[in-house]
Amino acid sequence: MADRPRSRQIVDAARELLETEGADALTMRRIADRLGIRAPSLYKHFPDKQAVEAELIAQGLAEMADAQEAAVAAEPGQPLVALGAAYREYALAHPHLYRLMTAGPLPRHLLPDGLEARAALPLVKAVPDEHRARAVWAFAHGMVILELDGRFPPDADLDPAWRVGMATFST
Amino acid sequence: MADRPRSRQIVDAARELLETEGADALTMRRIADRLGIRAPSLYKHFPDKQAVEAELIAQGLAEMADAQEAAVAAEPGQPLVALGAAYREYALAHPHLYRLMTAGPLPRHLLPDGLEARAALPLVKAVPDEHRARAVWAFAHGMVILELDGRFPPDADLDPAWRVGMATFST
DNA sequence: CCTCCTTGGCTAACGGCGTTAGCTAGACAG
DNA sequence: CTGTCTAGCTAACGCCGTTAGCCAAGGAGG
Repeated sequence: MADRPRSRQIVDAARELLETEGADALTMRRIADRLGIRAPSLYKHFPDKQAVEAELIAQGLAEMADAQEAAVAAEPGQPLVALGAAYREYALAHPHLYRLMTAGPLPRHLLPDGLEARAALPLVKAVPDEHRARAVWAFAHGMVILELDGRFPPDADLDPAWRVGMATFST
Repeated sequence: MADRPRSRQIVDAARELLETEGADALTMRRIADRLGIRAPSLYKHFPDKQAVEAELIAQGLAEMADAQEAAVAAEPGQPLVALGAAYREYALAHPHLYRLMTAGPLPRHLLPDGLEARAALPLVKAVPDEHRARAVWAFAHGMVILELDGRFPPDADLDPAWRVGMATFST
């Protein structure tokens, strides 16, 4: 079901809407509009909206995994710093998708097997201790989501905060 | 408007709904039901739903500030550890309110002046360097929100991750 | 005492949401 | 030619936040 051509078009339309107009625009009716059809017709291809969102989340996780793998490959000396920079860069480039990927519980049963693990792998390899790896992940996610949500003071320069955090965890 | 008795009842009903049934239950109609009135009547007391939510956010921030201040007062030797524990404890005790407080942009224009600063003050005092303070905040928020959203493996013991993170930032 | 205005309810309704039921035109297989 | 499946459609349901407009009760001023 998920890789039939029409289904791909639906996911593409959904992604375009999400990335350009944000989560509020990600509506079954708006998706259908983009394809010149009516909202109920979407249910011939996906059981519900959550299934469409799950495809977007899967795309995001895969792209995030790619970015992380590329980052460690490019800078093997400082894997943590490279990972952090790549993580932040992807999130800022796709803020709405990043929020969709990370806000609320993951619909794990709708995601390809092993995808979540693949996205986590670069960090797990760079930080073998699992507790430390979780701490680093929490730091990176916290930095990104607070930045995306405008929680830091508007004039705050976040580069030093990233540097301090990454340096702290690197020792 | 915000401290008239009827307005207080509305906010109390909203909080009860949010804490016991989650964000989906926080509905103008459900709030009104609790008070035995109809939803449109709520608009005689608040201009819109966001204003009610802002009151809840203000409550949460104030309570969080109280908890943090009490934590450093009780354990002045290890302020960071005390702050982290109090932060996590409050978030886990009020998961839906914590999400409301921290998800998406803050409606700053609807919050009492200085409240946001007061909530941040204990951490700022414990960690004088602003960049480091932001990094610690990001870590704590990341840990909490990932835990609330079930993003860590279900059997993960998060105490060690907190310890590692807090110890790392304490040095 | 009567009148007027404010307060805080009400019903009806609008446009949006996700979703379901039920219909149908067309393609394609036997 | 007939039957079946695909993928569209309209109509509708029950939610949502919100607005318009009406009205009863009560207090203030003459």
